[in-house]
Amino acid sequence: MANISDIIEQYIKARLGRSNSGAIVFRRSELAEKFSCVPSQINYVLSTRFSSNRGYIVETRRGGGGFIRIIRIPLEESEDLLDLVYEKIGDQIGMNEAIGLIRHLFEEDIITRREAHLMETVIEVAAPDHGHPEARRNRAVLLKSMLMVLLRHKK
Amino acid sequence: MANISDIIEQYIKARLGRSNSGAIVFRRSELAEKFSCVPSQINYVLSTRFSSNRGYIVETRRGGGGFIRIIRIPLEESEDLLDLVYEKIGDQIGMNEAIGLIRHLFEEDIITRREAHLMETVIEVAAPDHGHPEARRNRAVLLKSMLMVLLRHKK
DNA sequence: CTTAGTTTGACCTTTATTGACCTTTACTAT
DNA sequence: ATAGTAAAGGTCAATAAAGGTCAAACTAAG
Repeated sequence: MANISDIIEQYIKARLGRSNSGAIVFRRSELAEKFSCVPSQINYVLSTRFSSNRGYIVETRRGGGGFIRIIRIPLEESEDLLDLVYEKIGDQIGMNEAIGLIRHLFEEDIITRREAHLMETVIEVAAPDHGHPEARRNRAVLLKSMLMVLLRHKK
Repeated sequence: MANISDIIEQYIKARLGRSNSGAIVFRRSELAEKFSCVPSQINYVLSTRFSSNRGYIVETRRGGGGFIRIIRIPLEESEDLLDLVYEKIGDQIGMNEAIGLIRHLFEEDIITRREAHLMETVIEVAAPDHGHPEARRNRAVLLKSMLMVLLRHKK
């Protein structure tokens, strides 16, 4: 909410949205200055919100003329998508990762909002988080079954 | 009947009523302070009065800038439909009846084809037919949770 | 007297912020 | 070419700032 990390996240996403190329470049120190925070705060935001898991690539360069470049990688709708997602899930997956993946697919417009809600609910009801490795495996099986249906049948 | 939980419930509902977005956000600690109770009392109210069964979604975030967000899910289809379907399911349901119900909702154009496939798959994977009464009950819980989402969210 | 619902508090987990110290790269003056 | 220095960005651990959990104690209705 009123935390700086969220504000920086929004700022970066807004800039990415305005960019035609889907990429932006800036200096870490400038951004830190703009939001009156320490430079390492920027790294925190990058690692928690712009991970490759969430569909971004971050490139940086140190030294004089250094910079940070953030590139948004659109999830293309293709045959590979199912493989990609399957690989990401593997034979077990945590609650947060599962929810994160579902949200990502929704943001990329590959599944509808109702489908996303439906899947989240199913996972919470049928494979709740009890820390048991059993639950992680069940969750993976369930999620893969569901995505098999959705990614194979055109919207 | 003037217990704190009821008062907090009313307060939250009043705020939800005033909100045009149908959602409100607050800090757990602030609310607790406002009603002079321990913070965990808020969790109690949320879990007993704002469950998804009652048509709410509660999202939270811990850590700095943490918050609790409550969203009221408007009923899209008629309330009767939800009641009807709930009654039909009851505390337990067989495989064939469950599949039949799902198909019926699809034919009535209340859920999409993808949603129907998705639900069938979920039921087959998470509550397969083994003749155990346990399975019949799990299936009912799962199916009701799923329909709660779909019958409450606009297509 | 029993049961369901409520209230409390001790302890836990997650997320964010900050700062000291480290590494890499570019530029400049020998 | 090269050493030195300035100008970036990177890492990591300590601390702060939330919210979550769970069980014990309490209360009210039957």
